[in-house]
Amino acid sequence: MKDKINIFWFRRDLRLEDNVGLSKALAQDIPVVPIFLFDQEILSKLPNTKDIRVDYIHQALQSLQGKLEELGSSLHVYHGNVEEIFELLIQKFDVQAVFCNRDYEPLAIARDNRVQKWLAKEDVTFSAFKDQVIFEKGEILKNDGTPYTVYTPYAKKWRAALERKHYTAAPSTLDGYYQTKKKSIPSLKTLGFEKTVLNYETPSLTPGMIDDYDQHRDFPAEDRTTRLGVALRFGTISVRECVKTALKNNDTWLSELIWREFFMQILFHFPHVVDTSFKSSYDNIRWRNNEKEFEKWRKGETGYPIVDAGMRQLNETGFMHNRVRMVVASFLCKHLLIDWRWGEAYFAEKLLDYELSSNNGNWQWAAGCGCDAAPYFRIFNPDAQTKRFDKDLKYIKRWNPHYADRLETAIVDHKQARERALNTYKEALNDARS
DNA sequence: TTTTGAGTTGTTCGA
DNA sequence: GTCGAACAACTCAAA
Repeated sequence: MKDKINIFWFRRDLRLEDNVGLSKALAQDIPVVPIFLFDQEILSKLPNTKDIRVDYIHQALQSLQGKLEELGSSLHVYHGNVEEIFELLIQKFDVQAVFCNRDYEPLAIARDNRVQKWLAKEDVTFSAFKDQVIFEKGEILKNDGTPYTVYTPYAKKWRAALERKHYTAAPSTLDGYYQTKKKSIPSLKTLGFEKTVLNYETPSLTPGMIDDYDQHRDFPAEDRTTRLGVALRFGTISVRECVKTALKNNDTWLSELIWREFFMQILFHFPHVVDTSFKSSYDNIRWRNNEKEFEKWRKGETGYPIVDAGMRQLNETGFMHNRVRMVVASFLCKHLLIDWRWGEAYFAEKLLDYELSSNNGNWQWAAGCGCDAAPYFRIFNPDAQTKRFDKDLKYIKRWNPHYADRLETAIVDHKQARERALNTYKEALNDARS
């Protein structure tokens, strides 16, 4: 006789507290088996066997496992093909329903549609809930019912909607879990990966952390951005908790959380942005795409100290300060005239906090081809940015101590590169018009 | 339908 | 050193 159970499928919501889908599952009268699946289809696409994100997830799962063990339950972690794993679960248990939280990326939507259909054949219901955002796809729309493509009016509507909405954290229930002894989690090695430099501490909101966010966030040496991107990416923190704190303590940080949802809904409504410009006229830009220069950019050998420091921080740690991300992105697209997709792909490979919607939206912003993007003539001057935001060269010296040796061999001259970018963009837009 | 105002993060130039 | 305008024109959102 198989045990009658419901499944909660963890994906990018790796926490027991304030988790909408999980709390819905636990509110049923059927014991909940929490699962996590390492989808081989996704893992096999990762370029390196040392991957900080896989390591992060792996460590977050161990933390979850500890908490579930205290509740007399266990996380069930599987590795392989998604449908085959569900088949296995159905053989083992009398599965009634699968609960999870909605994911809005194109590939995740396709996967969930596939799984839902497959489960339906087995008479298993599939219920997905809104958890990772305050407002999703169709909730913030223009008065004519179409999606926003400009941030400011979107943010205005978002804020107005928040005032009307009385939301609370999802209840954290301690019982309702399927009782069993602890199951083991496949090792990184089994998954085909190696341990990385990542030292897992789940980033959290600490008292006072965002009080002066707007005063400090632009100075990379201070390192006073929240670094919560990774926690929001994998759901080790709840966005509702973040918004609550932002409302109370810092409006600028709230607007950053709104940017996150803005780009998520852009990706949902305009999935073509994944590989083409939001504004199609910018697809006419004749990128130079010089491989050697791209390599120098990646390695942090452009001769522009702030750019090189940023790339070195990224390469060594999987993180780059936000202000510097803008500088290196502008430099790649405008100074080197290298396709923004190349830069986007490199960030996607390296960033621990990589989020498709934000990465894509912000790269298109830097290249000038995105929705509500920087005008193309806005070309960051790396030296001016240094004077404004790293006056004492503290950040530069931290990540690029030998910067002075390379000043003579800068990859391009700023003034010339600026002129070249202006002309190239102008041509592309003229071509688009005629 | 038409009109109006506005649009993340900047830089350069000349007064 | 400081300040405002130019950079370019277009599209979006809302009245």
